[in-house]
Amino acid sequence: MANVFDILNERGYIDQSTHEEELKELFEKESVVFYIGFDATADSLTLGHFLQIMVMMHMQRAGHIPIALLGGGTTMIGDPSGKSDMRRVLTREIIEYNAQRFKLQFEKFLDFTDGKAIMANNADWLMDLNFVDFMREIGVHFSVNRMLTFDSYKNRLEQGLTFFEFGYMLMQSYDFLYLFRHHNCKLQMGGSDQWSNIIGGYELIRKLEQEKSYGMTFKLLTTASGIKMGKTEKGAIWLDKEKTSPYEMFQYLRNVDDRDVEKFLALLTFLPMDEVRKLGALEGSEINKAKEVLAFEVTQMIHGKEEADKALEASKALFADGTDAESIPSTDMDEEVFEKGIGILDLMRTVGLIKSNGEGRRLVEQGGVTVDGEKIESSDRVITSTDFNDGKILIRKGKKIYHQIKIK
RNA sequence: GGAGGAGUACCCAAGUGGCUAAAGGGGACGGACUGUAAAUCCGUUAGCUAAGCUUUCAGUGGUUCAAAUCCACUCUCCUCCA
Repeated sequence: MANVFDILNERGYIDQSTHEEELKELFEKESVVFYIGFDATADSLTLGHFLQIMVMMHMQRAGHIPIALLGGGTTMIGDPSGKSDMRRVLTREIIEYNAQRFKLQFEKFLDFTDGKAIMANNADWLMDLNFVDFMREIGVHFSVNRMLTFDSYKNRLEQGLTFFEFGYMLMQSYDFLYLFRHHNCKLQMGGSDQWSNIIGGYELIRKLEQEKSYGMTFKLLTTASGIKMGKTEKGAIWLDKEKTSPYEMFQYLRNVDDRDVEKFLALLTFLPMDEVRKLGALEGSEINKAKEVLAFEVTQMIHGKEEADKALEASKALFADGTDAESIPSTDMDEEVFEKGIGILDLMRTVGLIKSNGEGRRLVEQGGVTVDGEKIESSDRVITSTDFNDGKILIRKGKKIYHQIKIK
C-alpha cells in the first residue's frame, strides 16, 4: 500500500511539511496520532473545512488516528493569521453551541469508534489556565523578536496588533503540547496560514519534552480566479443542508472553472488518480462530464446518495429542457394569494429572489426574469392562478437561479 | 498626556459650497456569445406607492437660498513623541 504521505502529495494537498522523509517512515511503522484544529466561529463547517476533513479521512484509512480539535477556547481569542482585522469576539455560549454542531458533522465523515478518532475541545484545558503559571511555563519559551518575523504578525504591525491576538500563537502551541502529552499526538496539520503556529508548537514540544514532533500544512484551496474555494459572494458553502441546500452545493461544484476541475476532483473526492486525470483531461464541452462527476461525488459524500441523485436530476432537468423538478429551492404559498393575483416583483421579493423592487425592475428590464419559460416583459406583470400548471410555477432569475412556487 | 493624519456606497478610491445619488477601478448582477466554463463585448449597481419624491459621504448640532464639501462638539482608527 502506498505511503499516505505520497497519496496526499500526489493529490495535491500538501503545501509544506517538516521532515518529509522521517514523516514517511513514521507513517510506515506506526499508527500516528495527529490533529487539526477548527475554530468554532460559525454553526456549521464549510466546504473549505471539508478539504481538511478529506485529509483526515485519507489518514484514517491509512490507519492513523485523527484528533478533531474544536477551538472552543482559542476561538475566544481570534486567530490573527491572515486576517486584516481582529476577528469578532464571540460569546462562550455561542462557541459551545457551534462546537456541538461541528461535532455532529465530523461524525458523518470519521469513525470515532474504538478510539479510531478522537474529538477534543481545547476549552477543556485552556479555560482554566492560570495566567501566571502559563506565563512561567509556556511564555518564557517564546521570543517576541522571533514571533515578529513571522509573516502573519509582520503584516499586522502596520495595522496594529493587540497582545490579545498575539497570545493566540502561544495557545495553539500549548494545544499541541497538551495533545502530545495526553494523546501522544505527534503531528499537527492545518492550512498553510497555520505554518507559524504549528512551528510554535513543534518548538515548544522540543524544548519542554525533548521530543520530536511534526507539522504539515495544506495548500489553501483557491479557485483559478483567486477566490477561496467554497466561498461565494453570498458567503460560504456550508455542509449543513439547512444553510446550503444540496442543490446549491451541487450547482456550485457543477459550475467550477474548467481549470479547477482536476484539482477539485483530486482534493475533494476519493476517485483514483488515474480517473481524476482522465476526467481532467477532457476537452471542450466534454469537460462538463467531469464537472458533473465532481458535483455528484462531493454532494454524495456530504449529503448522501439520495440527495445527490436528486440534485443531479434537478440540475439535468432544469438545464436540459427547463421543466420543473423536485429538490430545487421552492416555496409553498397560499392559493388565495394567486386568486387575487400578485405582482411579479412582490412575489420575487417574498421568496427572496430579490432584495428590492428596484432590483426586480432592473432584472425585468434587462430580460432576466422568466416564468415557466415565458419572459416577463413588464414589472407590472401580475401572477394569478391561471399561470400555474399542476399547482406550481417556476421562476428563473438570470441564467442559473431557479425558484419554484407551489400552491399549498 | 502632547503633536499630526484619516473616516465617502459591497471593497479600493476621487471629490473640498450649487452642474454630485456622488468620477474612476475592482467586485457583483443582467444581456449577447458559449459548454450551466473561461475570455470578450454591451448594460446595470441607494430606496420608493417610480419620471417625481425620500434617505445617503463616521455621529450630533450649527452656518447658508444651497453642504460630502464651511464651523463646533463627539466617536473610531493610524503615525510620531512622552
